[in-house]
Amino acid sequence: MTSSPASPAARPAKRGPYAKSKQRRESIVAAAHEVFAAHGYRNGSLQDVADRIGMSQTSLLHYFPSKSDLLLAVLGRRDSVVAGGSPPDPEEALVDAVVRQARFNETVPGVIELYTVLCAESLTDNHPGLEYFTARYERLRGSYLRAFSALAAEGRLRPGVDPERAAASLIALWDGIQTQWLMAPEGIDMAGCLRDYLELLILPE
Amino acid sequence: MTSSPASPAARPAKRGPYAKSKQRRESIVAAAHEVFAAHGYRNGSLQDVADRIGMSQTSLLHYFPSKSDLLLAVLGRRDSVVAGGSPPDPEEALVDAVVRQARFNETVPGVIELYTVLCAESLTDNHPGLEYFTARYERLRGSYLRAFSALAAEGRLRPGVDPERAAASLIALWDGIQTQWLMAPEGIDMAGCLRDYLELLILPE
DNA sequence: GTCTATACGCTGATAGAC
DNA sequence: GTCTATCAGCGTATAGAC
Repeated sequence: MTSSPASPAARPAKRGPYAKSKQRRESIVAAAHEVFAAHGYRNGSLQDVADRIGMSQTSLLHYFPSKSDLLLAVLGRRDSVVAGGSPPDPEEALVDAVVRQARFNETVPGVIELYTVLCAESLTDNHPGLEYFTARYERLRGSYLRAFSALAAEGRLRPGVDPERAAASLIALWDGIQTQWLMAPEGIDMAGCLRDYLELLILPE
Repeated sequence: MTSSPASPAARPAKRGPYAKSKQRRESIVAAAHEVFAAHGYRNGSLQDVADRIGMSQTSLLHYFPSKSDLLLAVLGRRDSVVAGGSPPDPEEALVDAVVRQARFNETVPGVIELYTVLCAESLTDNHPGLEYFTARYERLRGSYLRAFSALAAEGRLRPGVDPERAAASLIALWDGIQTQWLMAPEGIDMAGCLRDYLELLILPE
């Protein structure tokens, strides 16, 4: 790993060039996001990424030593995925939070496409994205498990509902409805389906 | 195209060679199924398919003029996907039929992987499988819409449930839970999640 | 029908000049 | 940091001998 950037003495030039390099990296990641979403990881080419930002393919490899490194960088920037940039409100009702996020996602179809395409592709071969997606699912299931457990403690979960299976099912429904929405955006009501499901699970206060 | 095999006079050898050719085609499709499930369509190679049945890649193209033709042949054989070979029973309860199919699917993970991987991949580029999957979703949604509508007519659908969204949601949940199951077969109860969902929707008789 | 040979393009990655 | 040049490999598909 690199040394701490907060080392007290001897900074060469105010880290002036680093800022430019950082912008460069971000534009590469943004272009790679588009390419991987449109063509997948394996079929997306570094040349295509480089062309989009007017850079040679070899220069691109100066910033990311290999194609898989670039993929992990694309998957790692989860900032733009969170709805509206507004901070997560722990008091917001689960239904409202999910519906709000689903509505926001409709405005960034490229993000939905990226995750839908790469998640399934990561099941093939020894795909460099598999670890990311398995970890992501585990984390998400844990997160919703806690939310459902809290509701159950308040007696607000419909009797007979298993919080563990409900957590996996909510994520599954969300993923699956995104796939159908990508194929027929007009005919599928993503937020409606998610709201319906959660209102079946959760009893009114 | 070839001339009609039912031409009255002068059949050379009782259509002997055709049977062998049919077997050959089936073994190719079976091998392609494995390859596309394991590597995806774009990353799966004809050479890999040919190697699995001890055939040259060019001979393979004698049976299927192009790679996309082979893909459509793989997607087209839907026989082995239906549970147990038992005929569909129109009187069987929806819950039972879904659970039974889900349980059967666990025994053929290669089929699940094929459809999960190729469905998402078909969202990229101008993938030759897109038409197949969009048509499949439309057909499935129509099928479950009819089932839910019939239940609603009997007053057995929970009040407030929309049959249209429920149909899309059931398929979405099924797809999504298969993805999670492929990543963590031990931790995910596919049939249980589907049963839970349908028992929330459908009132006991 | 099956093969060898091959055309032709694109891939990710490396070496080294500037 | 950015480039040109290049490598070594694999992809589908075609041509033509047998």
